[in-house]
Amino acid sequence: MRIMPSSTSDRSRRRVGRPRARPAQNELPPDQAILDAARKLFRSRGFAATSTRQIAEAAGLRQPSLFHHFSSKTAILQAIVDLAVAPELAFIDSESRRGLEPDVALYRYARFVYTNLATNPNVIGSPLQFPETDAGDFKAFWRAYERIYSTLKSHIAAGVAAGLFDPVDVDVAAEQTFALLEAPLGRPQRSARRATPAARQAAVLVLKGLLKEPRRLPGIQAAADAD
Amino acid sequence: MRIMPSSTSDRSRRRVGRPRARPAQNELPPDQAILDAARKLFRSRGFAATSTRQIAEAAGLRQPSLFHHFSSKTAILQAIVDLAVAPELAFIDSESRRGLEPDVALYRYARFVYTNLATNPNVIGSPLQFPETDAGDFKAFWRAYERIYSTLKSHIAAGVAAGLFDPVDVDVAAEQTFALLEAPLGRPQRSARRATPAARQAAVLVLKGLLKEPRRLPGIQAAADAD
DNA sequence: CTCTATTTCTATCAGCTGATAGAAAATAGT
DNA sequence: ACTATTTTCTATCAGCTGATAGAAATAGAG
Repeated sequence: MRIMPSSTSDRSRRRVGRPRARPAQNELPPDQAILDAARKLFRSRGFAATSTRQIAEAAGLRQPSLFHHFSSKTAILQAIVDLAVAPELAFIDSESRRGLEPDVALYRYARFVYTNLATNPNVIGSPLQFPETDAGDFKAFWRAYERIYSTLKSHIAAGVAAGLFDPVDVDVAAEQTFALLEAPLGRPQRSARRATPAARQAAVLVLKGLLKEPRRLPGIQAAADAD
Repeated sequence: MRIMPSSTSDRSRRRVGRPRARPAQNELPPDQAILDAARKLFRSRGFAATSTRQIAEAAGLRQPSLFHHFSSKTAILQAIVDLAVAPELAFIDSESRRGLEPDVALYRYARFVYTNLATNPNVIGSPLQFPETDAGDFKAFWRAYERIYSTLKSHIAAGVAAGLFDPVDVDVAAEQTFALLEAPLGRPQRSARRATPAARQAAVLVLKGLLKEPRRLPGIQAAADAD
């Protein structure tokens, strides 16, 4: 994939290059405007059903101009999905250095992932239902996704092994828990304001569903909030 | 939408009409073969990314011949999604005449819906992520979907009102529970053999997560199985 | 054997798709 | 003032899309 110019955060100055046919009402750098437009369209119509002309119009330029910023339509999708998983990867990295108990770790994980899926504009749907991410360009994304998913599985497995959770089938429980956390997908993006209590409720549902002794939940919540 | 010939269940007899260019190795009636092929392609590649030529090839005939059985590509999708929700509608109808307690009703609902989504080949993905179902032809489908969803919501609301469940936000709980039950989507279709214990585990997770007194679960399961 | 109905075929179409080529129009550096 | 660089434009393309028109090839009824 070719190297593309990076967005300069320089704003309000008249930009280099030929002016647009219809001047931008949006002061975002062009590549950001394109990602912004593409996100919304991919989310509402899907990738395959969105044309580059639709993206260009929403971004305020002509269709061939897209290809000055992204080498292909697929490259736009790739940029978006990479941004979608980035916060979760960072979270997992920072959590791994904490050494939390499985129940507390799972509570924090559930709350964070749900919130990211509800509020991160780059989240455009379940990757499992984006078949166009098969291509080789998405290997890094899939590695990230796999890491996020296996982190959930290991939290559940650790909780079961420690006797904190019911002796469930770990693979099935991870699948179902992850699906629950993906509830915000398909729904319109939420404000952080509304997402927070819903994320807490999701984490509670998951923990209560798995815990051998649900009375321990308040203690887990306290430990999760303590920092 | 035009009226299309219905599938005769007459088999093994040589069929009326011009023979195929490449004779069928599949003894299904043509419309069933088309639906069969389309289901698999829609599930793996999505609707927009699947061409009528791909469907035709998989079904064993030429692309224009599809339109003798279905008036449009969209009509194929419509037939599939209608078949996807039919079992759930029938279940809801039969359950409504039972007058079960909210907790038992929710357990049975969760188990059934999960199983249908895991085993019904007509389930090709979350309708929320099939933007092409916006069109007017899908009104009946969306009415059905709405009914299925609101049934879940009323089970949860009734349980909360009766003091059986925690005082959760009903809308949020319904959203999250429904997402959990949609876990089988995106994953390859499961055999009934494997789906049954997973469905039970999903129902347990939901009930334990909501119940004020999780110890009541075995009693609920017994009542749900009694018939 | 002829007529009709049915099913599938071949041939074809207009419209849209993602992408390329190369000119045009601006700024920045000297 | 000139040149280089950047960004966007217009013009265009080959390929695929869903769909239509009309001929061809079968079975069945009389």
